[in-house]
Amino acid sequence: MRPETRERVLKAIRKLNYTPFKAARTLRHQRTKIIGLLIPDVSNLYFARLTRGVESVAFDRGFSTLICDSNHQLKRESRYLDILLAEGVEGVVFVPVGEPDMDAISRLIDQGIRIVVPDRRVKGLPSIEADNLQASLELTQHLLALGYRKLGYVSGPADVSTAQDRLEGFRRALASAGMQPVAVEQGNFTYESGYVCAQRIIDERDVDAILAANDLMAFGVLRAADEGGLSVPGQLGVAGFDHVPSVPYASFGHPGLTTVHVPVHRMGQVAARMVLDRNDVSEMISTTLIPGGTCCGSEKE
Amino acid sequence: MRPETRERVLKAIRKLNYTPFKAARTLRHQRTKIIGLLIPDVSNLYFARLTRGVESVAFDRGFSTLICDSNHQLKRESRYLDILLAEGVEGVVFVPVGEPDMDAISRLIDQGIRIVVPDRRVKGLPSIEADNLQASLELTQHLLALGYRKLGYVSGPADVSTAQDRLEGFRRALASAGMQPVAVEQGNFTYESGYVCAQRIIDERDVDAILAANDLMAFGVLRAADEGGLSVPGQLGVAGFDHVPSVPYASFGHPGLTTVHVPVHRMGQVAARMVLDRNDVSEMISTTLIPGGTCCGSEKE
DNA sequence: GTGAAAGCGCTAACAC
DNA sequence: GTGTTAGCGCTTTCAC
Repeated sequence: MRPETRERVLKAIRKLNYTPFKAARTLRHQRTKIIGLLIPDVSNLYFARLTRGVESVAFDRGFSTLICDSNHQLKRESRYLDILLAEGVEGVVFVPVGEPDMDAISRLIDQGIRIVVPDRRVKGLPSIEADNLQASLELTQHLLALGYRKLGYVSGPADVSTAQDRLEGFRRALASAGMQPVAVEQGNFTYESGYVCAQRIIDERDVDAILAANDLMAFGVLRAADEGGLSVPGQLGVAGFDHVPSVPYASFGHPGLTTVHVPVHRMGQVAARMVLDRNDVSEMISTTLIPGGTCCGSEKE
Repeated sequence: MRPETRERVLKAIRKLNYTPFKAARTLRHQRTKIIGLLIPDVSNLYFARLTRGVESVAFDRGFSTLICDSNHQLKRESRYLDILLAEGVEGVVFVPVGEPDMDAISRLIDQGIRIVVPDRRVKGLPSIEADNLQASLELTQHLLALGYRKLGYVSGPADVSTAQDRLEGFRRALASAGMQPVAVEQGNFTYESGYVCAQRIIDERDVDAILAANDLMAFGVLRAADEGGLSVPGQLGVAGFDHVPSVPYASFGHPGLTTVHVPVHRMGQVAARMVLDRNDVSEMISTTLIPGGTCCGSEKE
C-alpha cells in the first residue's frame, strides 16, 4: 500500500492504542498458539529446568506457555488435562505423577492435541527419555570398581518408569557381578524419603555404599550418614542421579557425591519441538532416547 | 429444565465429545481468565518457588497461568509484556530484570491490566516485598554479635531494589556500630559472581566474614573460602540471604551458613491475590511488606 | 421451557 | 488498492 496510507494507519493505531485481541484471532484461525506444560512440581529444580527448556522453544516459535502444576496429585492432574483441552492448547508437554488418567488423555488426543512425555514412559504416548537403565548400570559398576561391595539402594516410586529403570540398572549391574543388593528401600524422590530410607538401611543392614534414584534423596542419604557418624565417601559411598539440584552449590559442598547428569533442559526443548513440529504422530518411534547420562558431565545448553 | 432433557443433552455432549472452546467464550465475555507471570529465570529456585505460589492461587480461582521467562534480558522482557497484552491477560505478576520498559507497562495499565511486582520496587507499581533492609541489618548485627569485625560484602545488581536494600541494611548496621565495610564487591546474584567477588575480597583485603546478598552467591563465597584454605565459620564467617536454594540440601551440607528466610512462595501467592482481587488499584499502599526474614526459620505454606 | 438471532474482534474472500 | 461482508463458537436477550 501507499506509504502515506500506511503511516496514517500506524498513527491511528498508536493514538487509539489499539491492541489486537488474540481471542478473536484465535476464534477465527482456530489456533491458540498456546502450548501446555503439566508437571508435578515447578519448585523442584528438575522440573524447573525442564520448564525453561519448554518455554524457550515455545517463545522462539511464537507460542505462549501455560504452566500447570499438578502438585503430585492425580486428581489435580486430570483436572488440568481438561483445562488444557478447554484452553485449546495445541500441544502438551506432560510429566505425569504416576499412572495418568487415560480418559482425559484421549479426550485431548481426539481433538488432535499432541501430548509428549519427557522423562517418563506412558504407553501410547511419545516420550523423551534419558537412558536411565544403562546409566544406572554404569553408575553401579563405577561404585563396584571403586571397591564398594555391600550396596544399598533407595528407589523412586514404583509406578514411575524412570525410577523402575534406574533400579533395574542397579540390579543388573550387581547381577552380572554375581552379587545381590544388600537392601532396597522405596522412597518417593523427596529429600525426606531419602533420609528416612537411608536411616533404615544404615540401622538394619551392613552396607558400604548407598545409591539413590535421584540427587534429592541422595542428599537425604548424606544427612543420615552424617547423623550416623559415617564419613563419606570413606565409610559410606553415596551416589545420586540427575545432577541437577546439586549444581553448582552442593556439588561443591559434596565433591564425593557421584551422580549421573540428566540433560533435563534439553529434554524440555526436545519435547516442545516434538509437540510443535507435530512430529509424525504416534505411529513412529514412540520413545526418543537421549543418551544423556554421563557422570559429572556439564550440560550444554 | 426437565431431567430427561438434561440427560439427553449430556449424552449428546459425550457422544460428540463436545468441548466448549474457550476462545469464543473469551471473545464474548471479554475475559480471558488468564494471568501472566513474567520472571527473569524459572530455573532459579527462588523464582520457581514464586511461580508455584502464583500458580496455586490462580488455579484455585479458575485462572490459567502463562509463564514468561525473560532470561534476564530487558528486550525479551519488553517483548513479553507486549505478548501478555495481546494475550489479554487480566493481570501480571512481574519481576523485572532491572529498570523495566515503562512504555510497555503503561500499554498494559491503559488496558486496565493489573501489574504487581513481588520482591522488587518499581515506581508506580504496587509491590510485595520482604523487609530486606531491616533483615539485612539484623543479619549483620548477628555476625557482629558473633565476634566478626572485618566484614566484606558481595552485593547484587545496583539497579535491583532488593539488592540495594540488603546492602543498605548491611551498611547501616556497621555504621551504628561505628564501623566501616572492609570491602564491597558487586555481583549479579549468580553463583559464579559470588565466587569471583569473594576471591577478589579474600585476595586483596583482610576480612573475617563475608556477607552475600543471596544464598547462591554465598555458595560461591564458600567455594572461594574452600579454595583459599579458609575454614568456615572458624576463619571466615559466611552469610547469605533467601534461604531458598539452600533448602534442604545445602543447609545440611553447610550448617554454618547463616541466612535470612524470605517466604517467596507466599510472596507469589500474595502477588497473585493482589492481581486477581484487583486490590483497589494503584492508589492504596503501593508496597506491601511481608515481615518474612527471620533467620533459619521454616516456611509455612 | 425452548428456539432464534445478534454480536464479541478478527480475517479471508470477494467486489469494487 | 480499498471497502464490505460473512462467520469462527459462544452467550445473552428476546420472542414464543
